[in-house]
Amino acid sequence: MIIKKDLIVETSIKILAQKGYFNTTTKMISEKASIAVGTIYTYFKTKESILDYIFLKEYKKRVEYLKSLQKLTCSHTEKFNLFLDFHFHELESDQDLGIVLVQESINPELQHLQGVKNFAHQLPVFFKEILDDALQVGEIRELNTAVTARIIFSTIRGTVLSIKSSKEDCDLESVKQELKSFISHAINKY
Amino acid sequence: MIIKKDLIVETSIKILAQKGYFNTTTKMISEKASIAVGTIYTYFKTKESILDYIFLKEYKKRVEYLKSLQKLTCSHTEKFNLFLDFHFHELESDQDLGIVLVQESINPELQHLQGVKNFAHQLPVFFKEILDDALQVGEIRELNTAVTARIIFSTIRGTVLSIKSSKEDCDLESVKQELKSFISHAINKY
Amino acid sequence: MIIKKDLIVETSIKILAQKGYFNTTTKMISEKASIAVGTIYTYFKTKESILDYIFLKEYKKRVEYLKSLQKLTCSHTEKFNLFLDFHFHELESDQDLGIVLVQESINPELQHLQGVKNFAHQLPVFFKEILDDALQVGEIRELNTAVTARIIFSTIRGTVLSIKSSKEDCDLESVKQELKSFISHAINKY
Amino acid sequence: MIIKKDLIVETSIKILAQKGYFNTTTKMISEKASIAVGTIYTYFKTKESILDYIFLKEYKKRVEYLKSLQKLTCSHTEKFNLFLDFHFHELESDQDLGIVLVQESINPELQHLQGVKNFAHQLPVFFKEILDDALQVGEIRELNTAVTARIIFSTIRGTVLSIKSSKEDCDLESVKQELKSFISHAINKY
DNA sequence: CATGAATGAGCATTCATTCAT
DNA sequence: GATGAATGAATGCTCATTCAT
Repeated sequence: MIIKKDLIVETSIKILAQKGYFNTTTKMISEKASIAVGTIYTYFKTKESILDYIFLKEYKKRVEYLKSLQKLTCSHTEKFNLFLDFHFHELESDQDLGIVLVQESINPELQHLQGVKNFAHQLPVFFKEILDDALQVGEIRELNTAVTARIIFSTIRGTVLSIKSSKEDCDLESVKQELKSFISHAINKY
Repeated sequence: MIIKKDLIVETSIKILAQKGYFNTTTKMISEKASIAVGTIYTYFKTKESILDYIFLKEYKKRVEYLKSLQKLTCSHTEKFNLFLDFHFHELESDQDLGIVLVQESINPELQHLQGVKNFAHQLPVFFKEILDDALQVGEIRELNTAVTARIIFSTIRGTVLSIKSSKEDCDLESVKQELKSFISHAINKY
Repeated sequence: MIIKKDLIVETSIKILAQKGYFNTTTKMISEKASIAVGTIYTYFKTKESILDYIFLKEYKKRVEYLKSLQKLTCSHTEKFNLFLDFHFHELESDQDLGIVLVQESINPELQHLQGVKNFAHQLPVFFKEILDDALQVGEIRELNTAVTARIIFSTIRGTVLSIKSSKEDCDLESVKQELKSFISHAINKY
Repeated sequence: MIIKKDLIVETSIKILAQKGYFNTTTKMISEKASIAVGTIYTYFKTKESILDYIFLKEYKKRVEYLKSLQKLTCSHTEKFNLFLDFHFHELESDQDLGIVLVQESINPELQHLQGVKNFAHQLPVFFKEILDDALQVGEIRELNTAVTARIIFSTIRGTVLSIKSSKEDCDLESVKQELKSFISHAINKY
């Protein structure tokens, strides 16, 4: 069954979100997925490659969405709002996944993974490109698009984490509205 | 010598910034510090407690500064700018420390440490309090102060990391200016 | 197809010669043979039994040849030369096989295999019998035939290996001549 | 204690002789030596390096002895006899060691170890040099010294193994005499 | 106080073998 | 017969912590 690879990935995400990469063992994954340890290695070369696969998959999803956004003719603010909606929707459908993406993209010893590299360094480049377009048309205030893109990416990343760690206030919708408002105020012209 | 404890802490910070907590071994620390592994355990009960000590120390520093800010009678914008200056100054004097604080405060398996808890959850509460004051006086736009405080904290946290990971654009000063501008636009009234 | 069993054996020999028994996996064999791992187990009960089969087959070949030699009425020197010719001919037609026979017959954890036992312990007994005949007729000098038989067998075995490991000097023919000369000098009367 | 490294080596030799390298586990060594697995790694970087150490040590011993032989002014026959005496004396004092040296020097997946390389390929070069000297003075018959050196080395190597595997006939002294006689007949002039 | 050898539970990974298809 | 996914015991190696010196 091709389903087994997905089972491993989904189980891994659950544990990774709770324990972090270096505290997640292959034994934990196999036990939670009710498979043998060896089975993991039928689908993945190493433990690292599970993470790489997760990042690569999510990166592609976002790239495609961002690219589809670029084709739209709406304003940059709208684009950002759309992306935030997309991003938060992903989170809502799989909160653990969001945590893993944020948590492990920061891990210094995982920076060599292609998926992590793409997710952490390539996505902000796409952000920058939207900002560049917006700036040229005068939709946003004068700002360093490269730095601001990274700031926005970091803001989203950090906010995801803060949602996770705060036990109360987990009203995702309000956090999302607040974040969207925060970012649009930050980049818009007065 | 009391100096030895500091030697351990400073050496740990250097390695932690590069490797992350779970890839930093006590042997690495002892070797880089040119001491015996056992000596670490003269000053710290466990490896975790080194990190706890680091977070606790930095938490206190920030709490004191934030408290001193509260006593000031300047505007909230001014207060944030002052705090950002303080924060970035800390970064400039010890970049590795900043990375450690950001990196490890995210680690799920380190959330039980008192220092980490304080740093990651208590600091945003102080942010919130400044925002509450500002909101009451009408200095900032209507916003959910609790959520916004966490967003700001996350933004700073994430930006510190993005500085680290970007090889180019490491012009700290411009990033700082951009971030300050970003935040003040985000919370100010139009 | 009966051919499939041979395919497995021949592929195994190639890999065994390069990697040695304990570094050869059934997966390597199946991949190189372009069959499924399971297919190996259709023809062989265990991985070990492949090796046993190889040794048994080669043992039988040599036994038959040695027996045919015993029926000849030529001198012992001639018999040995004939055997060396036979042995080296086998080597030339399948160098890898020769390496496997020598390499694995030495492995302590494979001594329980019937094929290995025969090859490593029974063949020298046949050597001894030729020597006994030769000694009785006075064709060779006074010597302990049992020990000498094992020495000769070891010499051939060792030389095969030294051919393999030496990159230069791989002139099989000259090594063969040198070895034949070496042995005949060693056992002949002055 | 420096003695502990020796304990590990000697225990390893005992097990290696019985099981062969790839069937010897670090657990076996630690248990037989009554130490923890970790202790092995205090003295050796890897399991392989234990073997490398053994070979390197024995190589050096033999090189020194062979070099001391070169300084002697006795005949080549005498030199070989002396070396055989030396070699067999080593065997008598530690039979397992002899088995390990012979067994593992043949293993294809251990050929990258410096100690193994030296032992298996450098020692024959020293043999050749003695033969070259002997040939020049006319003490031995015309022969290819390089090939013959390897043959002699292989003969000794193989004979050591045959001693091990034969349960009866383990009269070391007679095997030694037979081997010395065998080799001297093989290389001497008529 | 300082040392660093010793510990052993725990880890990622391998691989001969099985068996449902 | 042929397949190859699934298995899980076993492996080499790591590392936080202890403690005799």
